[in-house]
Amino acid sequence: MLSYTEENYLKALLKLTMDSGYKEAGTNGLASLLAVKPATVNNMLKKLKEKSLVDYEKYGKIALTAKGKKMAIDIIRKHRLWETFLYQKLGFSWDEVHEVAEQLEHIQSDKLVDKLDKFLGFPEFDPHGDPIPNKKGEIKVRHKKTLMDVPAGGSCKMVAVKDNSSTFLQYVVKVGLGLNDQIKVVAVQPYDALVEIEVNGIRSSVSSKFAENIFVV
Amino acid sequence: MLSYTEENYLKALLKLTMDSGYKEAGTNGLASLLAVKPATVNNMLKKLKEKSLVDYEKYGKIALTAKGKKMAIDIIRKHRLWETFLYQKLGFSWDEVHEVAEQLEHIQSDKLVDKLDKFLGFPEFDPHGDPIPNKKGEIKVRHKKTLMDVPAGGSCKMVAVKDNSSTFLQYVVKVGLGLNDQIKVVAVQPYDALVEIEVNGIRSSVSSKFAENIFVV
DNA sequence: TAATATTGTTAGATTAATCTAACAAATAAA
DNA sequence: TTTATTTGTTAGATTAATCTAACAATATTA
Repeated sequence: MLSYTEENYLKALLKLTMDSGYKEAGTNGLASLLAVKPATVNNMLKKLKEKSLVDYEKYGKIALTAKGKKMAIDIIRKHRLWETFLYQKLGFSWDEVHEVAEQLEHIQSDKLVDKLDKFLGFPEFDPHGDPIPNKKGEIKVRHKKTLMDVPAGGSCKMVAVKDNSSTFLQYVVKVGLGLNDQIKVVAVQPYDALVEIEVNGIRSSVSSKFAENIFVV
Repeated sequence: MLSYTEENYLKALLKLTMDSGYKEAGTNGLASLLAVKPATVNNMLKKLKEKSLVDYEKYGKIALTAKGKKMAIDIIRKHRLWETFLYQKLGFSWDEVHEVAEQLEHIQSDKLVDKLDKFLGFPEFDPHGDPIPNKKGEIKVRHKKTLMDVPAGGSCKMVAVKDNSSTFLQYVVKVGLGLNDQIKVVAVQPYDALVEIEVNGIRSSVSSKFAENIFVV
């Protein structure tokens, strides 16, 4: 059985390799993501290698093994199921679920995960629009396109967010945006890449940094 | 914020002082309850004393401070709410809930506890018949009487169990007993204290050890 | 390519929670 | 009241996860 800490390393590694636009996982990137020092990561990597959860040679690339990846996906699955539970059943808000799910994802009980999944009606996406891996570890890959990729005059639908921090999510709400909202891109300023959008008849301007964190179709 | 381990010490201390028939908490008793060595307990006790969670002098009695007790009760509250959730909402069986709740009780989020409480309809008792402390830490004290205290010919209702181990609970189910069942005490063997009971028309004999772990009114 | 900057690694220290082994105090038994 | 037993304590070691500081390898840039 893995420790809470080991699980977090696997999850971070998955995030860095699979997920977002990050190219490759390095000790530094991993360290900053986990808020520890590179030396600590190095140390842990050796342990995870011992357990055949990561492939890794000195000064080489770091990657999850099949076994490590399956375990990481399992944690993501739990995280997203719990987020869905908190949001749908307990009435937590969008920006509050992540933090609590960070704790709940480490609860060890296969039966619990299965029963929770069933209780929630086998949801496919979490409250942030991210896909929930199924029991076998299969993930529906989606949304590669962000609001940044929509040309002026274009229209799109928001399906997920990239950044799950409560700071960002609260900002999203403030702008009047929510999951599955229709967005019209009115204009894009060539000078500073400010994106002018219209949602539910309301216009606002958002930065390119903001636009990059909104997934659309 | 307390560590997972520290929380378990507080909980064990509460169990030993309040709960069951144990007289007083000692390093040995605490050690066997927590499955660690007395030396370890001693060590931890010093730390908890530093944090003003326990009162304790060398070779003297060990007791929770008001602060420590409040925290321990809070953990019990979470434990029993989660047990209720697992049983009522997810369909876990009687004997499965304890183990998972042991993990869930350590999740830190006041909001979560409140919302869970509300979601469950502010339950007063958990699936084993134990009272769920309210937010202020107040506990409905009940059931001091066990099946052992009912004289031959008498009748009673089972309201809780003392032993929460799955071994015992599975045995209870096998005997045909459940919470709120009416029990008739047919006879008590003077020789070996075997108790002959009748539940829902079915007769069985149980040991005094068994009978002592069934709370009745 | 040589100099500089970035990234990764090692060695050694620290803290929390645990252990074993030796010892001390309190309690029970003879 | 001695002796024996149980219970509690201390000292020193161990393991996991972390740190800092020094160093080594790789990558960037001039």
